[in-house]
Amino acid sequence: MKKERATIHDIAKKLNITASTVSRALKDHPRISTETKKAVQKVAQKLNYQPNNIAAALRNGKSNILGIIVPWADRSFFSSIIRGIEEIANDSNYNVMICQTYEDPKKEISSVEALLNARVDGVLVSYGKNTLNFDHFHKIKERGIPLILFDRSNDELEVSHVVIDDFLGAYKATEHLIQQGCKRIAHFTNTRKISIYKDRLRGYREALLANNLPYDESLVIESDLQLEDGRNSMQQLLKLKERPDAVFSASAYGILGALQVLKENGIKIPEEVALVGFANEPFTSFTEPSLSTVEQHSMRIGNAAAEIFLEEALDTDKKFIPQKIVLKPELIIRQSSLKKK
Amino acid sequence: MKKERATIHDIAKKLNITASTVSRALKDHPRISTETKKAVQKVAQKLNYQPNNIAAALRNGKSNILGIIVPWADRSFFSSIIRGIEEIANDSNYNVMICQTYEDPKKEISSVEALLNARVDGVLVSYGKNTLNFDHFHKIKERGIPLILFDRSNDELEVSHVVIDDFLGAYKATEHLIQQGCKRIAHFTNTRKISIYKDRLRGYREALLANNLPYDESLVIESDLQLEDGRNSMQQLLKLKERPDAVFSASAYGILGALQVLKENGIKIPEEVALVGFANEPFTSFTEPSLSTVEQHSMRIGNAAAEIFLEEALDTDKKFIPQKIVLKPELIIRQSSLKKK
DNA sequence: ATATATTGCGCAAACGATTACGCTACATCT
DNA sequence: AGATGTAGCGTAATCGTTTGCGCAATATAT
Repeated sequence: MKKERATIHDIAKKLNITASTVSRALKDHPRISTETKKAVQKVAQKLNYQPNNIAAALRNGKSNILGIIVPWADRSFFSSIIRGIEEIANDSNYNVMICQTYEDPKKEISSVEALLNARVDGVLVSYGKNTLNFDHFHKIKERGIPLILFDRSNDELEVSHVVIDDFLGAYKATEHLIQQGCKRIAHFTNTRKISIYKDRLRGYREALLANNLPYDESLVIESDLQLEDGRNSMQQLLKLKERPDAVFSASAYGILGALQVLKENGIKIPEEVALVGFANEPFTSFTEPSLSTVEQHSMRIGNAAAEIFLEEALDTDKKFIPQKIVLKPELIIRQSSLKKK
Repeated sequence: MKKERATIHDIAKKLNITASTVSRALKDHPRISTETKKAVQKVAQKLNYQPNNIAAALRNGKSNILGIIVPWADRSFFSSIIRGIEEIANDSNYNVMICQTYEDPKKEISSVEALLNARVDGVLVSYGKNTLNFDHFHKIKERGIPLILFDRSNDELEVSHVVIDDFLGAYKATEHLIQQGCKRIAHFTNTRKISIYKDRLRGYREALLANNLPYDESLVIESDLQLEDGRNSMQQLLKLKERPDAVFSASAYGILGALQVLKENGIKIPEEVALVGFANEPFTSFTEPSLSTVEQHSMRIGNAAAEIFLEEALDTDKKFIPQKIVLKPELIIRQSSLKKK
């Protein structure tokens, strides 16, 4: 149990040189002789030297830690993004610190606080549905710390972001349903009008209009898009005089609720009602029938966000112009929307 | 864009006192007068003072960061544990740093390295299935940093751990199947003989013997317990002359694979083959029929692990005796194992 | 009134790594 | 030979907080 960890001073003492030389030797400074470097490395090895990043962080003013804030880490969508961020960040010697907000604005504020306290070098955020006030994010910007949004974004904050083309995803999904012969396509959207849901609604609507189908407001159901909401929305739809023959949900759990209710009522999927969801959560392929969905390529979102961060971090003179990256989603067609001809 | 963040020296200057007084005032030191404290807080507020945790960490030798290493953060089991840890840790002013290993020993080693570099004050780990060498964990202990294992554990490392009673969970599950009238109960276990799977196998076996049922090795299938493995194992079972009438899988994905194969073959669940899995992943309740499963109360595991950490962290003189906490699992009975009488 | 406590704060040295600046010794150039 | 260059390393300040020690001034005890 050696409690004393070796420092560069310990190494220096052994070699009768100073700590500054050791520091330079370890960083492969050109003005240090090869012999000294080798000697230093040897002693460092022997003493089991582990650089104290905290000391370096204090001196350098950077911690080499990247903060990530997501509503949930257990949604495959977000955990893939995190993985995508880590892939890139680790290569550049950054570690990540993940905060979950559980869609709670208070937790989001305290997460920002925590990351700021930890002196992270950048913050990558997908903010919660219930976040209406952005002061805490402005705080990050004021501190001069790169802030990058992904998935959830808005224009008030003038920062870089990475989103997918929600409009296109929704358009493709709706178009697909139309091609399958559906005429009355319902849509589950979120009550909170954050851009991703607005865009999906737009995509849905445009696809209808482009195919000469009416946009019927009674078929557009607003909710929080969780499982229970999906169930309620579907039940509401079943009460209509004219039932829909398809549902396109802006979330994965919403469409799952619809699926459950339809099955409970003995309604055939996709023959009577076809279903398409958004976000390729693992369970969507396990259901019976499996659910068609809009795949968002979340890993790539993470990659892109991390890359933007690295660029902004290098750009010391803050001439950085916010980048808006839009990735293309992909429609995965499974049983819930594929009618045999 | 104020780039200069205020320090305690800035506050001190404004008030014509010294930084040490400011430091003490902010920490509510008893030897500082109430007026001074108020004045300090007022100025701190005005200057938007944010303590530099890194400097404090350097001085104190502790970072107030807790490291967590899990194979996956997107398994509901692990993300709940993380949430449980956060609950407790945040209250004591700790932040968490999460590393995912994806069951890759190399990634596990580098994660330990990363956390050690970040000078975390403790490490809570569920190590990977493929981890055979524990040198990296010994390194943590050598550094005098509290190390606590959860879920996956072993006895070589003499550290505290929090596990569930896998034996009991398996015993209950098997007993339940027997009560449903099943006579030939198969079991999916992991190739790697880490303790959780060994204990589940033991629980399965003991339950059989206690009920005068034979332990038949041909019904025990080893695999990696992923979805594909579950499918293969089930197919293998279907080829037997005498088919099993139930499957108890040591994993959630394994039983899902079994379910898929059974349905593809038109075999009725639970009438012809009843199913019970382990780990209450969300999807288990969405399948058709819904899957009975052993709930592990993962949030509590996280709570317990964090609490142990806090105790160990307080115990400066290292007299700490490793705690072994064993939580009781709960059997959730759903459609896949409930035969109507 | 003298002795002892207590209150309120300052001084200065840490924590460990980094880096601008400077100094020596030797090499190279003219 | 003198001037200039450069390789190789040391000095000391710095990042912002914390804290043991100490010193006055006031309060309390004898």
